Amino acid sequence: MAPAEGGLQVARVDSDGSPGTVDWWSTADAAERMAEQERDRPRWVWADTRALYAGVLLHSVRLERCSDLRLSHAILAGSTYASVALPVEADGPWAEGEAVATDFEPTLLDRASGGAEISLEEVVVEHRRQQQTVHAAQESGRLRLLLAAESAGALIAAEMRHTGLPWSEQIHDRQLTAALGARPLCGGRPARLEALVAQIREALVAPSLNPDSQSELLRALRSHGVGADTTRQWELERLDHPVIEPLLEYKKLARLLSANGWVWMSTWVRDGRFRPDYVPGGVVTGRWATRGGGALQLPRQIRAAVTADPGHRLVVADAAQLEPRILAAMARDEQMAKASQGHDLYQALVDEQVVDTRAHAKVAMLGALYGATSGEAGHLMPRLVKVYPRATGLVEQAARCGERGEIVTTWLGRSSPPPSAGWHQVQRRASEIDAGAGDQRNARRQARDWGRFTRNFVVQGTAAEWALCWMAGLRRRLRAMAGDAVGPELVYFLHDEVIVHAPAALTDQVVSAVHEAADEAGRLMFGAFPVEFAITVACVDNYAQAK
DNA sequence: ATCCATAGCGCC
DNA sequence: AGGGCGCTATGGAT
Repeated sequence: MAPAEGGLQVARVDSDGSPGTVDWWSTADAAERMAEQERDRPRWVWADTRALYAGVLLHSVRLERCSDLRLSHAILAGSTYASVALPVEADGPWAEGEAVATDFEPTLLDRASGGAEISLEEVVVEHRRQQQTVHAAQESGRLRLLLAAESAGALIAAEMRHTGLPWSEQIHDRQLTAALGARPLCGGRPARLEALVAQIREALVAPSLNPDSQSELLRALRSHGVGADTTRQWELERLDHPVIEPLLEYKKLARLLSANGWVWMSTWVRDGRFRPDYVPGGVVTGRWATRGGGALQLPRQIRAAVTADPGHRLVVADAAQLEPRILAAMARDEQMAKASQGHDLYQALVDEQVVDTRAHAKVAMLGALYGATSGEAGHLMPRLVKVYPRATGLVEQAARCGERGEIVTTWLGRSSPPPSAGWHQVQRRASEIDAGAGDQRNARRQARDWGRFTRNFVVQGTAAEWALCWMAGLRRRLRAMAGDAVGPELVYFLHDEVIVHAPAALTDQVVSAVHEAADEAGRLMFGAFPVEFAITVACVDNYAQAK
């Protein structure tokens, strides 16, 4: 049956696994039917949660579970766990970056194109194909968990956008005014910025200098003998000249104005809610991205604007030192797992006399995860290797794989992209008989760069999987808490941190749920291995009060 | 007018 | 000479 204009193509799989198919002719109709059928706890199967769920949410219908075929396809097409891989498609409905047609008005920023119409038949066929791929895969249990978590994440992303992050325009405006001066009426710079520009121009004797232009600024700095090679903050900080102080202040404030000033506020905040466009799986490692609004880069400066509604609190929870804990679990490193059995893994390294200070512990651990070879981190590495051979061995091995151009895979089965054709070409060139020293240097550098990427990929990617499991478990608990009333709601997610907006009376329950969900995520992914995932929780009225 | 690369800085 | 991003402004190219 051909899809009608605007039809919502969605299949239904019942909890006993038996497939049923349905066909509805409008989102309004579909939302109503789906709401009725939720009591059977089906898993809804559709092409693209991002494109389709928003329309359902507009009818105040929330769904418990789904299978997002686009996100699942992307994982399965790349996964080394799937021995019979799905084809990687350059175009067609399941290709990377393809948008699915929506039948509702996007609230902000229009989609560039209408996107592809996908028929119900295509949805059913693709779902069956994915099921078979998972069934035939090694580690099918892990893959199944990953696809479920990824799809739950897609539901959460759409729900968070629908709900929005509580945002006080008044507080935001007050902060901007305090930092920058009053909002200028028709563009132009606020008073405080204008004053700084005057100071900078005077100090450099450049009456018409525009400090927003790097090249202009650099020329002025040079011709005035300030001795700067770049206009980077950390370079300027080292110089001694009267212009430095106002210049650094200007750059800081100009950044605030352009990235999160009044224009940003009027673009992204409506009716006291900030609604960013989350993109689950938007990063190669599986982390989320955002499109517009910069929701994952909310500067600390303005976090006070995130405020709970009257009678509500924000439960801000973050996973403490998530990546080292993930590494310990992946590597089955008993010794490092021991360090995880407390709230502060870095301090545990000091207590175990692995390193002498907490700062060193942090530098060393991040160095291991990112592949530092020199400086303080490089210096501390032998210590870490000696005490934690399994954990450090795992990231080393991932790095070596990358250097050889091989693919690495996260714990649950998301695989790294292969290096580009250009990368391979550079490596081939270096092994040719007439290769010069430059060719070899270049090849080694690129190999090491890719090794650092794959080294970090396995840990960052697995941490992203843990975070999805954590959120999915938290979401389930929050739904149970709500009953029929408006309950606590997930309103923000940032890699290893969530914010729940909760009625004040329920905050204790939410805090418990956050901890329970973290334990559950650890068990789901790593079974009984004794690694702990410590959570830091703050119940606050505004985001700035946390941490 | 529109696209693209780069610098710079925000977050984890 | 540490991984992953998004966003803005700039400036050159088309």
